[in-house]
Amino acid sequence: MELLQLHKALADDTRLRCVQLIADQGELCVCDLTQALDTSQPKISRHLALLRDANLLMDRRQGHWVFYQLHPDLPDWALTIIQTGLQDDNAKLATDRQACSPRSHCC
Amino acid sequence: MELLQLHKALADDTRLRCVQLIADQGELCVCDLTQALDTSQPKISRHLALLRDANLLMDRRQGHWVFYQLHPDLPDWALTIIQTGLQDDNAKLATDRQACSPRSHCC
DNA sequence: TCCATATATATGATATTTCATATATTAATG
DNA sequence: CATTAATATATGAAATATCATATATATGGA
Repeated sequence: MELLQLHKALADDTRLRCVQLIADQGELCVCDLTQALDTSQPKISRHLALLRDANLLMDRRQGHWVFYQLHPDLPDWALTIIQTGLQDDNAKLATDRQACSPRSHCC
Repeated sequence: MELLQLHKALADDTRLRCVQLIADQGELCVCDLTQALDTSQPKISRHLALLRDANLLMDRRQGHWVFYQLHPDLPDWALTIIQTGLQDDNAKLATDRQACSPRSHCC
């Protein structure tokens, strides 16, 4: 994971909100994010795949569902940047968080 | 300045290196950066304008030259993200810094 | 007028979105 | 037990939007 790669990964509204929600909640499945962002499933899935390929997220299949979390091997500076980002944008994050009731609606 | 905007601004190799050099050196003029990155002047200028329009950089004209520095009104979280980024990529940054002898070659 | 920097335009490259379809898992049915 | 259906997620391909670059030209201060 390189710095430029991290900024590119987070330079998209859908991806930034997914990563922020996941950093905030620990772990979420695709359907959680689809509902939280009110976005089509293929769109979410594509962006998550991109984040996984960039080694920013790690996925884990459990039955029907695939859960995503921050990649455990993220370097410290990357974690710091993600966490620092949570300090801004807290209004939007709060909205997304409210629309996201993990595992209550589908899983 | 919003978080998404910051990531977009830094999601380009030329812009990231400019911002890192400026954060490192305090203030640099266009010709410093043109030489340090070995890149055409219009290309540098266009990216600096973009960073200025995003309120990430502030410019100051002094005679022939235009100097750029981090915008003094940057929120703390933005400064933290930029500074944290200096922790990665230090090899490349060191190379750029060496190629950059502020004010010695043109100004 | 000269020099450093900025901007406009055209063009090529990349990223994103959408739709349709594929895969994988589970449960239900014959 | 095999088959089918239902659900969650992923992927391929095409259309569209966005971004970066190069070249040429313009601006603004000494």
